[in-house]
Amino acid sequence: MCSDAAKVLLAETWTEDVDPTGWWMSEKLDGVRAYWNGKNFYSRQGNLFHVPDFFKAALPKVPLDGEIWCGRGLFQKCVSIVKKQANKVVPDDYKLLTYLIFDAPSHGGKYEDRVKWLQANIPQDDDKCFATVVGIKKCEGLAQLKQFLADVNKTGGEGIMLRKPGSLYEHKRSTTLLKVKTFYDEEALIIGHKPSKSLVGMVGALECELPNGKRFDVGSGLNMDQRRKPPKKGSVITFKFQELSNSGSPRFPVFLRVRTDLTWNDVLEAAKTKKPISVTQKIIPSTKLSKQHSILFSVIPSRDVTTGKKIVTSDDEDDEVTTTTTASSKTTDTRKMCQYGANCYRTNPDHLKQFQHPSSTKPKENESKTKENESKTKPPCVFGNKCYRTSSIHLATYSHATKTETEEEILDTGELIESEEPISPTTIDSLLVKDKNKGLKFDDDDDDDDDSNDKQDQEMITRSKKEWLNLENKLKEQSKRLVYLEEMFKTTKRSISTNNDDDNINENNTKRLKTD
DNA sequence: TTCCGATAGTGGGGTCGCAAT
DNA sequence: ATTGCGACCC
DNA sequence: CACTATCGGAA
Repeated sequence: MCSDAAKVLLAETWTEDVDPTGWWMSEKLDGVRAYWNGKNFYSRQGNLFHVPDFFKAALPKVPLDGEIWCGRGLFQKCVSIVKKQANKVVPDDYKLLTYLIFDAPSHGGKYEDRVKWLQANIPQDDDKCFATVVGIKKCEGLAQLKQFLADVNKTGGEGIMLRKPGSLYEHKRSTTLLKVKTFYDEEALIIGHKPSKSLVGMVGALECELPNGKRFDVGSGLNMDQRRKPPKKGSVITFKFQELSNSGSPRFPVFLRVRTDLTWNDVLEAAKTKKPISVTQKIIPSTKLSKQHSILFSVIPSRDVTTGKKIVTSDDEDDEVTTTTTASSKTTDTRKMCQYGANCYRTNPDHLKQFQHPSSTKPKENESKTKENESKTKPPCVFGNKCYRTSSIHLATYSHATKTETEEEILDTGELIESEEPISPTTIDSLLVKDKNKGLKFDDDDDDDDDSNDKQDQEMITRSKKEWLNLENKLKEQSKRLVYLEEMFKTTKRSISTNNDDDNINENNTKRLKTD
């Protein structure tokens, strides 16, 4: 136990009324929060993480705050590694992880000074160091924030964190740290009610079903009144969620409202015809952004799985894939946007009046082409339609068409749809848009090889083992594609130094950390 | 007066670990 | 060897 | 994690 760990800085949710100009942006890393007390790692609840020595070796003997991270879309893997008890730890697993440091809790200075201290004291170039300082960039305005959010979404990131300039480290939830995340809206069918565990006679959660048949529960977002008189079985609701899990369940599902204007058949019908991915992106502001920055946040712990060494490839070419789709609406307020966005099938004047439909904007032309290309170049899975994998990352990467894809592909939604289960193109599509695996690129050759090996051994390997290998492969592939520490570090440095004028930052340069 | 911050309490998906089966 | 559940992670 | 419902003090 460590009580200090329970007092880390926590984020508030960003809202439109906060001008992000001047704030520091960084990618929100979907990993496990870890407090380093100078000797060991602790969770937010103060529990000790049983981390192998090599993972801690290069860290300073002072408190640090950061995220143990496994890579985008690999949160569960990260949890699996980190939650193992001392006697069951697999040291090699930690070679897949990186401690991404974003603060120094005991340094009394302002944020900029703390970051400088980190950059000066975390051995970035040491190949034995499994930690690095999180890269930040100063936000130039709302438009840029949204652009970065779109970029991060595209690469499968979770969102953006905003740090107020000049702020101190507070050991509590604070508005000096804001999270910016994208959620999706979808419709679901109410198929039952789950009683509350403690509120007698009230519903705890709504049992729901997606158009593809996937079942899940929604409990958050209901007020007391709604828990008393929940939506009837058979009715349609709108809910929001952040992403789909590997098994296709919505993560962080939240009830929004009942759709009295829709029957489930309407939704199912819409699911058949709804266009795929290239939906709206109200994320990108009207003001045209001049130049696309290289994706600042595309950082990943690129470590060779076997050697554990850092991989610092700098193939940054494909930063031009920019405008993918970020089919979502910041589910916040302003109920103006129709959930279906540009793909709304409805023609009812009332509806059209009530909701916005960004259909007019059509940068899609380009996009659908891109999509098509992608789907065409998507290598077939060696297992074809017998593939046992259900991981969306896999489905998004390989085609599984039995027939030499013809009409199937016509759907051209193709890219992400190859599923064998009964599916609803619409929903599934739009759901998968934000799938964390989406932005990933894979090296065809290597991957094919790997899969071949898989195939050879498949008789002898248990399913879970195979899945694990699959995960490993994903990691390798990710690593090859993404820039790591150096990029981050450079960017951070640059950003900070350019900021010198405003804040008198040279005041605390020599400040030392208090030892705990 | 309204608004904001802090608490307590409701719920989700998913993992580990342990007791009961 | 399975199952169910609580305590965690988010 | 996201959220609802309170309460007391700040604005």
